[in-house]
Amino acid sequence: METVEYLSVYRHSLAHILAKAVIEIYGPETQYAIGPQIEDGAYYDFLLPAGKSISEDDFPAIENKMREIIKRREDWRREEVSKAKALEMFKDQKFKVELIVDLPEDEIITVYYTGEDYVDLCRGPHVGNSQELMSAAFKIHACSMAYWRGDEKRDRLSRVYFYAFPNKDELKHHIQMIAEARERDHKKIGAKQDLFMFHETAPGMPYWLPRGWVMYQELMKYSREIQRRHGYEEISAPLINNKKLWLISGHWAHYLNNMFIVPGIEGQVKADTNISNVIENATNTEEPKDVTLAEGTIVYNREAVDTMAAKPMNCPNAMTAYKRCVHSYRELPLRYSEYDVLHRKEKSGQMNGLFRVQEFRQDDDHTFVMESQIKEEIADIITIADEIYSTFGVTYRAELSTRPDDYMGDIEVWNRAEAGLKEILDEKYGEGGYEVNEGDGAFYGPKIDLQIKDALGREWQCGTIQLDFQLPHNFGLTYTTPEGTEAMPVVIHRAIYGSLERFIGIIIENFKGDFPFWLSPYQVALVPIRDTHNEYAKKVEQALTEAGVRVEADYSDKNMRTKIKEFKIYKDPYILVLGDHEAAENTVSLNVRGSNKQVQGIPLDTFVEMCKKMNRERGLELLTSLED
RNA sequence: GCCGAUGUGGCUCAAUUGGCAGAGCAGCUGAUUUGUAAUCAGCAGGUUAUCGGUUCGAGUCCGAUCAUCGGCUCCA
Repeated sequence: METVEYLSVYRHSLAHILAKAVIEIYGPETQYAIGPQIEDGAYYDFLLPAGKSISEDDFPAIENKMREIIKRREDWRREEVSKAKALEMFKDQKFKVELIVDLPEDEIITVYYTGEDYVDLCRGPHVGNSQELMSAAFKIHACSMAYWRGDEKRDRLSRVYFYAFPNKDELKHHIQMIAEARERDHKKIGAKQDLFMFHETAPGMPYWLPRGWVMYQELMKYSREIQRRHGYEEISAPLINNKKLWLISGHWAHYLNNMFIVPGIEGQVKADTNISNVIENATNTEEPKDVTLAEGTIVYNREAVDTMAAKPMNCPNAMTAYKRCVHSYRELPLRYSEYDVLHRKEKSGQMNGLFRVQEFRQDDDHTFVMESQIKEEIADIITIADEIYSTFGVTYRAELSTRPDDYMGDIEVWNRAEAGLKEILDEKYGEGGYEVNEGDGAFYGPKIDLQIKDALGREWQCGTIQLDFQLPHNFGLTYTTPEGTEAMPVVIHRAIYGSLERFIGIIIENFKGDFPFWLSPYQVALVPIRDTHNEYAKKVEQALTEAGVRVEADYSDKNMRTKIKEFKIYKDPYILVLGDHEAAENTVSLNVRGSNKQVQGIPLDTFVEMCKKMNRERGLELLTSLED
């Protein structure tokens, strides 16, 4: 505990040193904002003087300046000041002024001097003298842009990140860990194991290659099995719909910038035409310009009645399917699951391998329930989530987002729904075992998000459970109550994997490409030692294939060492070496992934049973005998 | 979209201050018939992401575009 606090004190102090260094290098006009510590160090946000920027090449100079400042062995002086005094002290620092203004009138404000020429608004605590930082190991490792207070309409700041540890060894160790995590990058493993690829003609839209597509389908198969047990029915709906649908759902008004539009053809230009005040992209920042349309140019109009749009979400079509006929309360909950392809246009710079794509599938579902059924239904969904996540050995964090200011619908319904959700979450994770983001819900209903970490510790939203009071209203959905009156169902949107793409990215990193047997693209690889063993290998291949095992074999005249090496790259769980002994005794010898020892002489029948067992149970471990 | 960075055969990487684009692996052909992570030889493969500029000369310098990566914001 003590070391943690110590670490926190000097990471925080180093952030001040960083700010002082940046100001000395970039000039006193530099505006310094905030510099909190983070998991492996700290960062500080700056608004640099006009025309100046920080790039990687500048890191050494800043680090050197920091060391130089530390060597001055300056005293750190804490001072308590009034709000008025603080405002006067920081009158040239607009971010500090804003922070001070937001503080309560009677708050005791503390400032810290580092030497007499640098002072920062800060609660502390800090070191007493810079000398205490001499043994600290730190390294500036990144610089990026950040918005002041996370608001994209406000100032764009330069954020400088550094790692900081008590000594060189720990810093070195940390840098090594980061390097190792980068080796787990799903983009690297995906290329190495031939799972998926991208092409510049379709940014953010994965090509699934044979090996990766097997995994994709296994995930869907697993999801379908579970959902069938829980009373889900699967539908499939159009990928593009006329804009009429998106007008009803509200997407045309609220989501258009994220949609791929398939416009109707308005007509052709009859002669060269000049048009002024044209905005080509739907960004608010772009200046209108003059354009010349050549004769024959085909003109599209996104407002035309025949304009279509690729679906970014499945919900509107699920509503449409529900609406086709009248429904009785006896049918509810009615669960329509769907795995259709979705398209969402992202701002450039947003894409990231499989984690953030423009084309993907969700293990999506829309469940129509009576209000009284919400709690039980959500509990069932969380049960499914637990079952699925535990199969992959991943842990997750739950987050509840509640009613925002611009909510729609009946506040009583909101309150009851939120109370119900909290009750379930308390039961499931214990009080405080989940995070609550007050006011962060969608305008149409509260939601629960399930977050999973990647190799670098970044969290990604995978599972999501959202209540929706709005879409049923927009689409005029009803069911007939026991009393014979009409009532409106509540819709629960939910996904457990989230997107199949993102989830596969996550598990590639979590498994480092060593997938459990049931999920492996090829589960068994066959290496006949000489061509005289090909015949026996084919018999083994047939036995395994008939048992539903995915087998690949190398019948070429390469030597066995080469064959083994090539299968090792693909991380096949078992490589079977087949030679005279095996053929004579009707056995197989296993080269088990992740283990150097060979398992010799397993009867072929036994091995087939082992494979069937692993496929049936979807276990995480590779068996080396039937007794395991 | 914004800040910073990257882009050389399928892959991993070379190419002095601007001076003839190279290698290993993979591929193909042939030889080798091998008991647990690289058998030997030969052949082929690039308009250096794209477009434009500076220059006698550009992979290298400048500009734009595209794609990708680390962040911010947003999200599955």
